[in-house]
Amino acid sequence: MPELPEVQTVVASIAPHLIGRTVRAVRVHRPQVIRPEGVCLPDLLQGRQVLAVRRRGKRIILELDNGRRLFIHLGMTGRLSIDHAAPRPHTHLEIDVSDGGAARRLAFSDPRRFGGVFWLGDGAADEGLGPEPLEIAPTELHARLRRTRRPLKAALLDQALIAGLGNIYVDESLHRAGLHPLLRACRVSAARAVDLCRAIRATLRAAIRAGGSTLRDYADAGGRPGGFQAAHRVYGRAGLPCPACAAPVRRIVVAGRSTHFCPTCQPRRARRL
DNA sequence: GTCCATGTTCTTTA
DNA sequence: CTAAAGAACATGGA
Repeated sequence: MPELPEVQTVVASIAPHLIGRTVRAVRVHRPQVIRPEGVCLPDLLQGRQVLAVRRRGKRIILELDNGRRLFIHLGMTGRLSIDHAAPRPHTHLEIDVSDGGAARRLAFSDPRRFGGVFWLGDGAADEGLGPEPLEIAPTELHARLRRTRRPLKAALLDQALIAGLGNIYVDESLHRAGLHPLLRACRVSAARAVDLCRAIRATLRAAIRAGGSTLRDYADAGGRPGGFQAAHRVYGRAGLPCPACAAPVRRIVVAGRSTHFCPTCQPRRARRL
């Protein structure tokens, strides 16, 4: 469910309900989702004011008034809800906030439990994460791709190389850039890195504007699904015509993940112009 | 019953 | 040694 555009949309949907408010109560229903093991979230959060809610890669970071922070990772099926009428199944954590007047409840649910809540204390929020896709310079992306012989698809999924892309947006970006997913990352030229950088930004911006993609699970904190799935060019469209050239979209497996591309628009060998 | 799923991490293999 | 492929995690939908 959650790649950069979905996480960004969730942040936008929870921030106005949390910023400036103070934590009044914390209920942990399944301690295993809190990491590291053994941290007592109620003790750490009780009475703290939320100063900021940010995104870094796919992490949702909450900054507290004592300089400490935590982040939530949604994994595959994680979801944050504000004041939902019907409590969702697999709700592992609830946080009540108020500013004396208005009160709100933030609930974290996650059936598959690949996500979690990570206490950082005063540690860095971006350990293990590469640059932001919306900010990285093409020269920096090129330099990072040159360091690995992996297929481009696998390299772009690596959060330490670039942080925030997932299976949907890598496929969509590669199609927009006209690059084959199996092309070795180290063989991408500087010129093509510029194309790729531009394609990634355009794809992510359009997806954020549409509120992300909803395939099955994703919704923002108000329960609103995304709309970008209607604009997918290749992801989930195996056998259907490529919107650019009408050739059937092909599905292969790369780095253990289903991978969609157009064999015509994304030739394995660079086309000469 | 089978296969698949928007992610990450640990283990095994080359 | 490093890099990359594969398995594992847990649940639910088609």
